[in-house]
Amino acid sequence: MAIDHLDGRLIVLLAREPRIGVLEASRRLGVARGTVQARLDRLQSNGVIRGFGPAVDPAALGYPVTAFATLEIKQGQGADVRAHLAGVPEVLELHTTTGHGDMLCRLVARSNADLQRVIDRVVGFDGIVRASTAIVMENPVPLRIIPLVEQAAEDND
Amino acid sequence: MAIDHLDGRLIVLLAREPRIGVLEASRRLGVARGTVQARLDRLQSNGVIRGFGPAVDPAALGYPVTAFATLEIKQGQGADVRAHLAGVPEVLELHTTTGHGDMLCRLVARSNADLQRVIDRVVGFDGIVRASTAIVMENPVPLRIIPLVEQAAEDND
DNA sequence: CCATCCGCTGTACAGATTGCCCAGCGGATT
DNA sequence: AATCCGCTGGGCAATCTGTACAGCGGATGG
Repeated sequence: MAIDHLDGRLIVLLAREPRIGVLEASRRLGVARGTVQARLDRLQSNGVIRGFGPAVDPAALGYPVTAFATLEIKQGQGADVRAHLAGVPEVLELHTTTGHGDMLCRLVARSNADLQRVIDRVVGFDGIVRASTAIVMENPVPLRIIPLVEQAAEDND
Repeated sequence: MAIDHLDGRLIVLLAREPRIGVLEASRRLGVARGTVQARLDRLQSNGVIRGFGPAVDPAALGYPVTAFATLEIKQGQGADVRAHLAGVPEVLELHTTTGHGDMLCRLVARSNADLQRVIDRVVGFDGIVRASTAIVMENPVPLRIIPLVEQAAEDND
C-alpha cells in the first residue's frame, strides 16, 4: 500500500515521459527490467496506479469554460440527483460534501453563454433546491499528483 | 481542433484499455495502422490528448481524505498566494474563480485530523483572509471525460 | 548460528510491436 | 481535368515484451 523511494521515482518518471516502456524505464532508474515490471504490476494491483488513460483537454475539444457548482439537495433526493448529473456529459466530476452545499460538481461548457445552458440542464431537476456557480478564470495549479507522490515516497524511505 | 467520430472512438478505446498499442487499436477500430498513428499524432499535437500519465489514486498513497477549500484573498496578493499553494504537496489543484471566494483548491489529507494540519498550512499565509472548507464524503462521479468526448465526436459527424 | 524466504540482478529466447517508408486509390477541392 | 489529402495495405529492420531461470544478499525466524 505504501510506496518506497523506487516506486516514487518510477511514478514520477512515468508521469514525465509516459511513452517510455518498461525497458527504457529500467535503464533510467538503474535497475533490472524485471524489477520495474514487478513494481509496476504491484502498483497497479495495489490500486496506486489506476491506469494510463489519455489525458484529454476539454478546452481542445471545444469546451474552454470550466465552472464549479455547489448544489443544495432536497432531503432524500440524493440518489436521483446523482443519476441525473451522471447523465450530463458536461458534468466532469461530482462530489457529495459537508458544509454549506450538499454537492459540488465540475462543469465545462463551450462558452459563457453555453454555460447557462449547462447550468439550466444541471439544476433543471426536481430535487435540486439551489445552486451557486463559480466560473474558473485561471488554473494556476492544474491537477497534479507528483509532489504528493514524492512526499509519500520520502515518508517511507 | 474538433474531433471526428473515429477520433472519438480511438480516445474512448484508449481510455478503456490503455495498455493496447497502435497495432491492436487499429484492429479494434477496423482501420489501417498508419491511420491510427496519424490520428494519435494529430490528437497529441492538437493538445486534445495531453499525455498518458499514470492515474495515481491519492487514497492508495495514504491520503484518503479529499476536501475543497474556498479562499478569500487580500487584494493584490494573488501571485504570492498562488506560489504558496503551489508549494504545498497536498494541494492537488488550484483555480481562481468568480463568485464568493477568489480561489478554489482541492486538498487531500491522511485523515480528518491531518486535514486540520493541511488547512493550517494552506491558510497560514498572509494574504489569505478567509477559508471555508467542504470535506468530500462520496464521489458519485469520478473525474471523467468519455461522455464529453462522445458528445464532441457526434457533434462533428 | 543456520535455514528459509523474498526481492533484485543478469541473461536468454521467441514472438509481437514499433517507427518508417512507399505506391495506389477514391473523394473533395479548385 | 488536375491536384490535394487521408486511408489502405504491404514491407523492413530494430526494438520491446512476456516469460523463464539461476545466482546473490539481506531480513526473518527458529
